[in-house]
Amino acid sequence: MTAERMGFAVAEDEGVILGAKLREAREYVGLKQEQVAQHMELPRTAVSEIENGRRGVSAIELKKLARLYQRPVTWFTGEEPEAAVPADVAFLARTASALSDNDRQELQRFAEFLRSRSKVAGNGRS
Amino acid sequence: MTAERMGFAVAEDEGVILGAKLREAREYVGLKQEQVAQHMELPRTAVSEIENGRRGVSAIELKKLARLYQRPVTWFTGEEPEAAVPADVAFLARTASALSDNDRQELQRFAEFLRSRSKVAGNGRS
DNA sequence: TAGTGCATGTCGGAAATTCCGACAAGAGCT
DNA sequence: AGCTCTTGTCGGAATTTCCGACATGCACTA
Repeated sequence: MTAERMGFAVAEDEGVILGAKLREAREYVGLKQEQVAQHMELPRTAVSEIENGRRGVSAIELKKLARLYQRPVTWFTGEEPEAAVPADVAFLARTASALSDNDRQELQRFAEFLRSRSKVAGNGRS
Repeated sequence: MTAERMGFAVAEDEGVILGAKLREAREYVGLKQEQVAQHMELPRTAVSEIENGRRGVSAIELKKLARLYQRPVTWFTGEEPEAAVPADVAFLARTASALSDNDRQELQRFAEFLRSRSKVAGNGRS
């Protein structure tokens, strides 16, 4: 869960929030960590660590937990209606999806050209 | 991604299916693995491995990818309306969620009572 | 056809995460 | 106090992920 990779804390460790929601949902349906662990075929300590944000949750695990807790997956992820995606990528994505395959390739190349131009020389990883 | 832990193959590696959906969504918006990798702050090879089901996807990563690809998270998870959970757990969960807090506590205690009664002395697990 | 560029797949060892039993803390009950 | 149950935490083994280097495949073009 490195938690160091996210430069300056995305908001508050997302994992902690997710874990808290998972705990809330579990307690609401009145299940014990041990029962959940058994259902998920995980060690109980993993459930504890997940709920405290010390262990990540895979997408598949979340799906399974959502069913067990009888909540839509989005209750845990917080379905964001639209994007707060870095402008360049959002633009490229939206625009590209509306074009033909050829035009998309074209635009794609051009966007890359612009991007490489505006960045410092360096190498990978802007 | 052990894939061995799931005794007899859940249906077909769920990760493969999820990876395929992620690839489809990515290609639809016309992004390259490299761009996704950059946006996600991941090595590009990770994106490749994810789409081929050789690497898992964390819940948080999925949420982020869903935004990037402009799809609801459930498009990838396939929101299942209800569960096929072990009878005892399903019953407890469904029943409990329909009751008031007090009644739920009550039921919980009673369920535990029944369980402890039907178990062999020790403290085992059903 | 050979050659070039680009997107994606794969390998291998280092780094990070997860597993899982053992032990501990805290609450509730007798 | 003592007992039981639930959850938290520690530590080393097992597994997964990272990430560069290299391989493959396709499209284009001379």
